[in-house]
Amino acid sequence: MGRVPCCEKENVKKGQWTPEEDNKLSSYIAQHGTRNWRLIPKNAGLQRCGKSCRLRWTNYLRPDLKHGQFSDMEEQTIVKLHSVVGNRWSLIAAQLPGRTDNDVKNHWNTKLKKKLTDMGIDPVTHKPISHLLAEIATTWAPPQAAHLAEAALGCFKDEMLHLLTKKRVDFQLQQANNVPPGSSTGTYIHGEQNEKDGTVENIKRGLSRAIQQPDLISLYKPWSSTDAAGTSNCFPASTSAFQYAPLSFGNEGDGSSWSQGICTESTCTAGEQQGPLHEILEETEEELSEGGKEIRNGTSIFSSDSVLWDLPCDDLMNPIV
DNA sequence: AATCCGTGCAACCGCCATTTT
DNA sequence: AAAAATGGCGGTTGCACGGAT
Repeated sequence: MGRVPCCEKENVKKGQWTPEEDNKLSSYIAQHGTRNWRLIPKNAGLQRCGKSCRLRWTNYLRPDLKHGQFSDMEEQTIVKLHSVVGNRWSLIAAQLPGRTDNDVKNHWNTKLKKKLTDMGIDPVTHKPISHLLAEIATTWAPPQAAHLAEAALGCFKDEMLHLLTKKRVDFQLQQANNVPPGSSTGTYIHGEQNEKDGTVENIKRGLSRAIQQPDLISLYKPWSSTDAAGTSNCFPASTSAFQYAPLSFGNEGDGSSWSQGICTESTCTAGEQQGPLHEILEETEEELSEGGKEIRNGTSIFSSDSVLWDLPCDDLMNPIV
């Protein structure tokens, strides 16, 4: 047989915690510690589930927590680590003293994701959205590419339209605009369209055109060069195509250091170029290996068995869903 | 003044690995 | 060894609040 239940489900209170409950929990933990969450609510006189008490304590009541705004430095750290470890919030939070995984997760979902998207960077892959579209064009055969592109455009439509209407994209493929809609691919239906729809159509036409002209495509895949060893690098150290990277997408008027190099250094550079990401991760490696912290599958990503920095760039990026 | 809408955040839910009986 | 609870984690929800209409 197993153990006794953690709490009586019927008598458990849910919802917002009152100051009195907070006081009871805090004072009990101050005296007895957090050894057994099952007993804490009972002994502290709380009609709460032990799990609820644990969450309240770890996410809000703990005295070492910061409750203020996230600093630029903290935001940069989150973005950089997220580009490597993805949504492992506890791992990221462990590098931000006083912040909880819930804090980091909320901040990411409410602020940072939007911030990156506004900069033209896909918050999942940390690649420029424009690169993703080109990647679709180079990776998939035209029918699938067209569908994927449409899906991608669906995901980022609002942001794309915002960017495209605010700042003209220097598509060489805009030449394709001279081609009457639908005539080159026969795929897209046209008709009465407002300005936004026209923009989308232009993107679609450009993409279809790119698919049909492999020479052009290579221009739009600057992040995946392959070195002599066959290792795929995100960006060559210098390339004319690099200007296609989101330098032109940066937040206008946003002079904060945050907006600089989010993609160009941190998330799109690896291999030969060791940018700030590697510095911060080297520090992280030490801390994590000292603390013996492990990720969920039980394997420390920073352990000597798995040398993160030796991974090719594509392995550093979160895979495209 | 009332309503709507977007944002931020606390809390809950469900899953999984580990621990305990 | 098996069953069940615990603890930890990420995803999601719901509410409070403030600004816009």
